[in-house]
Amino acid sequence: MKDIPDQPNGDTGMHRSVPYDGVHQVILRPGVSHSIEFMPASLTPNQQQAVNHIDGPMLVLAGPGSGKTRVITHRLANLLQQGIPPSQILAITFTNKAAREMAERTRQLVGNAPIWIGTFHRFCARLLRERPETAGLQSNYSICDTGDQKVAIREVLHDLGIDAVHFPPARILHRISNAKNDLITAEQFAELHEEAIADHFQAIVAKVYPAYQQLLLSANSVDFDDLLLHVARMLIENEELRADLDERYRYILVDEYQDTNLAQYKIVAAISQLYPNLCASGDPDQSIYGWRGAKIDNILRFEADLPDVKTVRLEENFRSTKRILESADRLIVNNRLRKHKALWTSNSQGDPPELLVFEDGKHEADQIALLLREKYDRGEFKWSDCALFYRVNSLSRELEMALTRHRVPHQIAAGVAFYDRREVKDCLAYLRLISNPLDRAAFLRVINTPARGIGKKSVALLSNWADRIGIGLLDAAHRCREIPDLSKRAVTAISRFAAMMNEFSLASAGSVERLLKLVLEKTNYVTGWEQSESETHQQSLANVLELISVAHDYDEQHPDTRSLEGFLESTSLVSDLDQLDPEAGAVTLMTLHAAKGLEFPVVFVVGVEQGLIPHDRSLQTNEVREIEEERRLLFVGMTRAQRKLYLTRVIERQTRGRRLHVIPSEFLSEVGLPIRDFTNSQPEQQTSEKASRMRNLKKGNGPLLMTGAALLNGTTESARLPTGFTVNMKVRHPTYGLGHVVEVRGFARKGTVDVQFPNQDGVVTFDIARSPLQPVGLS
DNA sequence: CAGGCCGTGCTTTTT
DNA sequence: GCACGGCCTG
Repeated sequence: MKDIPDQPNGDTGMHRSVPYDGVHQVILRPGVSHSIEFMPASLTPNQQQAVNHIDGPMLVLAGPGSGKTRVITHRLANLLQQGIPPSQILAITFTNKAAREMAERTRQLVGNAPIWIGTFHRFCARLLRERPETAGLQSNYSICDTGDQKVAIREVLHDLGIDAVHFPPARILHRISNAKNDLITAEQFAELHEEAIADHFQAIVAKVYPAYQQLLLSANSVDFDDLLLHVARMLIENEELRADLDERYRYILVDEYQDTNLAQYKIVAAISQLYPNLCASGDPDQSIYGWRGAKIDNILRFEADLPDVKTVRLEENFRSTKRILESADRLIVNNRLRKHKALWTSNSQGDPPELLVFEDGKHEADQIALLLREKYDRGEFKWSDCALFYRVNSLSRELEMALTRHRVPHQIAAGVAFYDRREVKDCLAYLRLISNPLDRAAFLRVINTPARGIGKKSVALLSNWADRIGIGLLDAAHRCREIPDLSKRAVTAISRFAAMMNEFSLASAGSVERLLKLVLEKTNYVTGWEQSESETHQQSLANVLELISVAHDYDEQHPDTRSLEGFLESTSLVSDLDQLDPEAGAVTLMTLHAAKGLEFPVVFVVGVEQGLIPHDRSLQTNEVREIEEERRLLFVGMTRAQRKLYLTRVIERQTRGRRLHVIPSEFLSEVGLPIRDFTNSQPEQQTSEKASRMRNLKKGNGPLLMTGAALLNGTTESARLPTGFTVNMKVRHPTYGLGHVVEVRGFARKGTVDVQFPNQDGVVTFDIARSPLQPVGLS
């Protein structure tokens, strides 16, 4: 068992995720436990009941902040202590992050044990590697990302003579995804909807889905949903395999059970028949993935599904103040399709949550940043205590810019993720093609990247020919001399490419890192970037170097079992969330969906407006179920807060270039919060001050040099960087004498410094603006 | 044939 | 306000 070395993160500002292969052997940042300061040392009677339960099905209905993870990990520890072999335990989560946390916290309790803890997708990917032939695959199959999926759909549309403008690939994919999650195969779908007269779009999908599936299969590839679909089908159709796994995993735990879809439900059901020791934990009130096929019914009917279910309710909240919890409860009780839950806490009353109202998105972002800056300068919290949530990613941009202006350190889950970067995808495509020569998407990506004179036309000729003969694209490239109409130049270029690909193999390179370096070298992929002054080239280069280091990490963690497939799997099944570091010393920005499972002392839910929460899309369907999911989403956001909760909305919001008058979210009246108005009701003086502040920003006095204090004062003169003091700087004070700076907080006139004097106990804190402190010596 | 430029169209949430 | 697709040019 090996530990991942603690990686310095973020030096380059690049995103980065450490590959994680789901086995309980990974230790990331030991000692990081999410603030459990409210949590008593011992378990409550209810928690203890859940922990002690061993055999038979159990449902743990866990409200927000009720110590669910703690219960689960203690239970895992208990199972081991009762002598159950770790190999018989299977723990499934939805996110890598949850898996990692569960693994880490279990490890803290019982040390390393080879329990398999991982996501549904990873579990299925692994099973599929073991038994690929049952799904018509080879074990070196590739996992397509959404980009590859769209390319594949486009190709299918082209082949079928369907216009991609009227039938957007994204929408088609969404339908296909829904079908797969409902375990409807391409053949079944075609049969069901071929003649869908009422729904023309559905009829098109009925043509596209089978062709798309055929294309994937011929490329020895799967998409995300296939991982589940293939496994579910093989468990249903192959009794021997089912019985085998049923025998193997006798104690199964599924976290966030309210988010399981039909495929996941069937998978779990299939392997928990002989030994129905299935523990499902979750919270129906936090079911927020209905749009992607999750069936809240799965958890609601759990008790009816299995015999003699023991149900444990965890309703005591250890996370939030009374006022926060009450506000969230006032919201969620409006859901009618719901099991009643009585949330309570013995935490303190706390401050009332507030609704902040701003003029527009720009003011909203600016004021939030300012507010954070002020509170931080007053020492009210650490940056990492604070999180901003929003319904749609597009709201993050304005916030991010404002935070940058006010020098508030922040990290974002989303935006352009590391594995979505073009250069990273290119590199991975080379590795994919090496691993799986049939990989169509990878071939098309790299055949002319970097440019080697193989144009669209040549590629089209090659791909048509390959399809006609029935071979993969790389095979066709090897035999390109046989392709009619292909120009001499193209034949030369393609042959060279094919020959080059032949030279790459993990076996001869020895490690993934060396293989990747070899590819970069032979393809001249980064040539020119090193010398380039251009910012984008430098970024691209940094990303490629980062990927090399990811490969290096993978090699180190898998000295004996390393495989290209393993590496590629670990890179394709990660998400942006995985890169977030709770201890980064930065404000965290993310979507409400991404916020589930986390907690922060200070939370802002931004843009609580009709059309955002609830989102337009659910408003248009006008279905109770949809609106209730939106309500749960806000509920999730609100219940992340420990001490301070702010909801915000604006008067006018700019979307897609259009300024639109905003209607407050219908949920706001349900929550009923005190309002703090940042619009015109402000004193005249402040309004004009605000205007002058904006002018200063516009003058281009280098907003980057503006400090929170400078903005507050409406001046730029104090923007002269932070405080003039730095840590370790030698200083002199008239009374205390010589000392050195231990810490600097805040900026300019708002700043304070802590100074240590040799002849003084502890440190002395000074207001920079007022103290006679003088720097000494060189600086 | 490739690369750059310009115009259009689109934007929920994620493994 | 962005990304992508299509068009035009070198």
